[in-house]
Amino acid sequence: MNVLLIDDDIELSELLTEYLSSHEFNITACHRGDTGLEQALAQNYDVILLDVMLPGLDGFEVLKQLRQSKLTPVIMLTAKGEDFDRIFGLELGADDYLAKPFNHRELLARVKAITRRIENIQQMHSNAIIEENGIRLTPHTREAFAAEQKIELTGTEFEILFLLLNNQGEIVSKETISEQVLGRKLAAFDRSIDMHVSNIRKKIAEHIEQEKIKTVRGAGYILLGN
Amino acid sequence: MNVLLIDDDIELSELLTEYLSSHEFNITACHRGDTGLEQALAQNYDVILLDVMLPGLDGFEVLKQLRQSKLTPVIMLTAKGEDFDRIFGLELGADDYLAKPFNHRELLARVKAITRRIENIQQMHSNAIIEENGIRLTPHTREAFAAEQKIELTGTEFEILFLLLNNQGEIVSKETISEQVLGRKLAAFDRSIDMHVSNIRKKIAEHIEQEKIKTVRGAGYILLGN
DNA sequence: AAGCAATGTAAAGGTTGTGTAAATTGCTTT
DNA sequence: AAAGCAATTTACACAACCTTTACATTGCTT
Repeated sequence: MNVLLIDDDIELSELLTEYLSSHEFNITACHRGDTGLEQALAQNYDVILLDVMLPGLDGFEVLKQLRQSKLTPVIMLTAKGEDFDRIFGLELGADDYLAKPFNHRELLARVKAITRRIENIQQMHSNAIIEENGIRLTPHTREAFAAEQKIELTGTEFEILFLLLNNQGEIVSKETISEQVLGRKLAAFDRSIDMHVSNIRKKIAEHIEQEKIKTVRGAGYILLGN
Repeated sequence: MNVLLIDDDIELSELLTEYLSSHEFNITACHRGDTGLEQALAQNYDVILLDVMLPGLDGFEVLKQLRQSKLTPVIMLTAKGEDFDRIFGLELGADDYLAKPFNHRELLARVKAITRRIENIQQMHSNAIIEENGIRLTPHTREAFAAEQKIELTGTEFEILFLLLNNQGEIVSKETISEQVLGRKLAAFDRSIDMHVSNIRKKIAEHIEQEKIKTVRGAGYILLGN
């Protein structure tokens, strides 16, 4: 996975490069906004880490110009949790933000969340057929079958079932589902995942008696094997 | 396990360093609030021991700033058990506090409690299978088996049994269970652990004749081997 | 043997998480 | 603009769970 880091703090850049490199990421570092943008446009990076305060071009400007031609995921590194920065960045199309000073592990977690999402999406566009105990999904045509009977799922429903199927026999937390499928953090009192699961269950139940998606209270959902 | 000690009393620091070092901890000592905070941010410590009265930055300020980016567990060392200090520190996100002058062993116990908690959480998220004499637990699916028969445990019951299993053959006190599983100190007349154990026993007994969890009066519970 | 503290456990109480119908929002299509 | 559909929020019921209460029992001490 290739990561582009655009930050004028050279010391921090070195630390991050070392840290992320030791976790199977390839890092390229730029220390100016203008050269960073150039680099971002020239290569296809998997994730871009973008500081807000930058010489040359500021981070928001870099993001704006980048978004005119590329959808590369961007994590904004904002100085001192100013909410204004956060909102502004997200509206411009940032995928996540992180307030300085931040925890290295926290950054790694965010980067991983995004790369996992990318892998998921890539798999969605492959033409593999995923099948487990009566449920079959064909990602490239977005068709779903329960016990050989076709069921009509909406996009989100399909992706959630896909995620559960890919982690069959493992508990998948609502936090994970929200981040991977809906692309946002799970907020308190957000019930939309519950609704989607409820709807998926209803559709599966039309053809299969036995409950396939089990809820693990306080932990998440799990697609049962067998 | 790496411990950062921030305390301006140099003599005390030396004593503690020596004492904790002899118990498999790596100690780094700082004698000022500002340098301590720097150190805390630069490295990932497992536990931080933080005095309140400090030159440079006071302990509360250090904690506050640390919490903006890191969740490293902190034990506050307050001079003269002032209750105000205690509450204030805990609200800022301290994990525990200890009033000076304190007993070395008491400190060691607190530090160990916290490091054990960290290890426990890490293990809970691994997909190791824990098995001892007829009891099997798989943390990632949260499934429990007694004599190959599945038993349905609630989240708390699972965690308690997990803790006992990980300390098989050793007495685990109710204080420990309360702190590790329920995340709070055991209060007087709190019977909820007794209830949980009672319920676990009932569920195990459905499949295994012999009693697995023995109570050691006045000391705690112990999971019997063989 | 009496007395006391610790423990076992059924039942009640209170809290939190989940299921789901229905209303609302937001977006796309016509 | 209207219609249509998916996603989300709202609202309420319900279930699961944790804790407390109350009383019974056990085991230790005197």
